[in-house]
Amino acid sequence: MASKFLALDHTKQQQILNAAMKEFALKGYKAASTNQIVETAGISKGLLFHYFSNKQGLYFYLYDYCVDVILEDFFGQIDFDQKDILLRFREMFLIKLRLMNKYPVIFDFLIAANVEEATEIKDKLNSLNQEIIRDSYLKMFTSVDESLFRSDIDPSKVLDIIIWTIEGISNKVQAQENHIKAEELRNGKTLQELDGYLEILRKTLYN
Amino acid sequence: MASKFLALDHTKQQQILNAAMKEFALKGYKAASTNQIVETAGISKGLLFHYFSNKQGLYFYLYDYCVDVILEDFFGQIDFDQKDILLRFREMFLIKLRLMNKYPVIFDFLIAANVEEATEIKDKLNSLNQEIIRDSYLKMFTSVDESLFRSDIDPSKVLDIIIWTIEGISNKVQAQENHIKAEELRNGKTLQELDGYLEILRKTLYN
DNA sequence: AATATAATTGACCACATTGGTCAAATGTAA
DNA sequence: TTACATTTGACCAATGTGGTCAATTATATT
Repeated sequence: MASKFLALDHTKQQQILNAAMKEFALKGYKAASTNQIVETAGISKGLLFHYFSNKQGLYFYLYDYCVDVILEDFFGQIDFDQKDILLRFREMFLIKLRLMNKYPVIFDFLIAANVEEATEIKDKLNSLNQEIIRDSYLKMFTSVDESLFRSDIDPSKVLDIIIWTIEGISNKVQAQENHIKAEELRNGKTLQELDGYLEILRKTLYN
Repeated sequence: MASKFLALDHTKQQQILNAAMKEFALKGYKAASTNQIVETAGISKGLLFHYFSNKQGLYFYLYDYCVDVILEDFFGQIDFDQKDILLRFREMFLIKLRLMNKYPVIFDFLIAANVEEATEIKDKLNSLNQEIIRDSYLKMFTSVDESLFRSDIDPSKVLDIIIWTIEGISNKVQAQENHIKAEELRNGKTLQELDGYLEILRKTLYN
């Protein structure tokens, strides 16, 4: 379907993908305008529909593309030999921040896709999404050493509390500054803050 | 501005408000159709614009209305003499579930408003929202007894972890079942699950 | 009953925008 | 010169928009 598109040279592909991602992220599926996309991308209307069958085809192509890029980069960096989930999470937290820096547009698009309401695509999108979430969570938790946890509490609940705390920190950090610069991250407050919480979790939930 | 509207009898007011809330929640501000609203509400187009200056006026009237209803009901039920934040949170969690049951449409509308992207209203909406969030959080935490916490960890971080865990439980519960029936709540698994997590938090974060 | 006032209607408008098409122009390679 | 692929953008029918306003209906006042 998009074989013609793949034959295009890389930068032009990126122009088109970026323009489309931005537009969809900004306005949502329904209100996103293909006219605006071609204008931003610097191509003609006809060309867009030469590459993609229609608006929906374009959207799902984008979705697959974004998921692929992010997941591959993300899981490619994770060290699954790290059995201590707090340390692994620390790593994943940093990787995520770096990825948000590397692919801001993709993240904007995926976030918007997650709250997409357009009837024409909602169902397909949701089922795709649930599958991805489920698979990803499973991957992230493979071979975690639960024997490190306190023995007097339910390990699955411990995991949940850790997850939610990390998510909370993520949101807090994102709210503070829209896009953390790579440098700030390297030697920054963010890391100290994260470690403050992790220390508490370790002190209270580990044995 | 909406003084004429307030003179209307209560049920008709509710018809209109409900119709509008549903439409905005479903389609977002931009794509929401005033035609659809009047049709659902069972009134004529002219009448809607007799009561509200324009689409935007209607939207912000709705927003204020929803916030008022929820916050008043919510904070009206909270016992601020309860200084133990875990117990107070337990109470608030249950109140929230009950409110979601009582005002499903309002919740849908407010959730949608929270991710609203329409350029015409986004800024005003965000600033309104931030203010409300800030004030509400402040209220929820008034006169909490932090001396109950373990003395070897930062109390503000303890609070954060508790908040995020409760939020996590909320989301988990909502994902499980779209709308928990009041009965299920009264004697249900939900409560047991909540208490399971609270017990852990108490065991690990309190002294 | 007659009048005045308020509530309510819905046909109508100008307009913006949409996703998608297609004949033609342009570029490329043999 | 031919053949093929890439790219254009004017064009379209369709849909739907927020909002208006003269007219109708209901209600209250005299």
